Amino acid sequence: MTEKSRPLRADAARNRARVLQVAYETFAEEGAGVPIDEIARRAGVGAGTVYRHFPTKESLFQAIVADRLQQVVERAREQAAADPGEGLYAFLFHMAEQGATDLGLTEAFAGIGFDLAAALPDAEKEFTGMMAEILTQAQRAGTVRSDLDVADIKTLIVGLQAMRRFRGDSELMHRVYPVIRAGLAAPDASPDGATDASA
Amino acid sequence: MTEKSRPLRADAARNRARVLQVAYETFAEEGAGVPIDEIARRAGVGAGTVYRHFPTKESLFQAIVADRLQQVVERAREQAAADPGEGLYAFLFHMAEQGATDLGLTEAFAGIGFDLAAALPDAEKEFTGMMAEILTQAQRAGTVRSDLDVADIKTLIVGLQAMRRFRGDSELMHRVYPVIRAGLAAPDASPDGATDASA
DNA sequence: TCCTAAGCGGAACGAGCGCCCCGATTGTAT
DNA sequence: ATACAATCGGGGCGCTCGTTCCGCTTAGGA
Repeated sequence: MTEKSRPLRADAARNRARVLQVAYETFAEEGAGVPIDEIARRAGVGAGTVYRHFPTKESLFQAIVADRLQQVVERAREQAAADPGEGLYAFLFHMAEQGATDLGLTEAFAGIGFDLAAALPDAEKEFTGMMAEILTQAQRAGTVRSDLDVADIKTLIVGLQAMRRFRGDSELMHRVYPVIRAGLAAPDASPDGATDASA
Repeated sequence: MTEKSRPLRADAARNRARVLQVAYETFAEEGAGVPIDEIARRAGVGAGTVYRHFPTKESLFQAIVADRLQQVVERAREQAAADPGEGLYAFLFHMAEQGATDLGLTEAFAGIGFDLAAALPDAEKEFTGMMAEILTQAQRAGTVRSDLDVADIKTLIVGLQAMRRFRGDSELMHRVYPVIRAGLAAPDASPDGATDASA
């Protein structure tokens, strides 16, 4: 984004990269609630150093979320290109697995203490756009029912991540994924009440 | 549980009931993170009064969760008795709707900062037992696929609550419920890979 | 090698919150 | 009505955490 007006001193650049890497790992493990002091300690720097490179804790978190979203978008586009019918499912279950390994991303995506669209509008738009593409492809291929839109898929991702986090053992999620998949592959709601949910 | 060795003074009993009621509403709105001072203010008492009736914030939260679980269990048993085939679905979507109105219960159930089985073992056992009953009934009635157990249903509830919380508008969840329902009603995994999820 | 400014670390500040303490208040038995 | 004990309220303690400050260190050009 912002081109550095002057190159960072070598040690400063090293520290910045180290903080970013450690912060990514720490946010993934502990979520956004982790203290800055903890990140500084793990990175072997003082808290002041973290704050010189990132003005607030929030901005550090944003930098990491933006990077992770970019990775996810690229991966999903590749997989959808290789197999349009399976692309959405691959993406969905990959996002679900993130629930186990990346709490920070999961929180950001679920909007827990973080407004993705407000904080990173560009990243959010690209993410949403990518989802629209692979959803359309899957629907065109006939592998996903056609009465769902991008917002529904986002909702399902939030749910899948919560489930995956709740179930520590990934083995056990293979009992739940087929249920979701069967639901998504089912034909659109028919006139009888069979697929209507009246609580 | 503990019989009062001596009856509470009239004003004390009134305050206790008031705190319990207000705490329930507040935990539902804001979750377990809400400060005790906030509950005390809303109840029109001092923080000291809250702590005389409940030794810790945690114990107050537990009392409320236990009560809510009891209500949910009763409701679910009634609905399952009225219609065994629909009982599980009614329960599932009712729990999902709790995601919108009762953040405290949702957090407790998802295990966010709260170990349900450790804190309220009896309530947890009765809850799990009830779920086993209505799941078995639904499977016997043929409305739910037979390759799922209670742990899978718990997982789905956590996911549904997260989805419902993510989607502020209940209207929109009626686009997602049918998907889950279709997945649960689907036949057991067949030999072909159609319902297998390979990420 | 020397000088200067960029960079560093960690003490310290202020705000938020769980929980405790104690003088003031008030219900209730007599 | 009186006295006593139960109860009340809210200020305060101790701790956590985000952020700032500033004296010390050191990279790197001359």
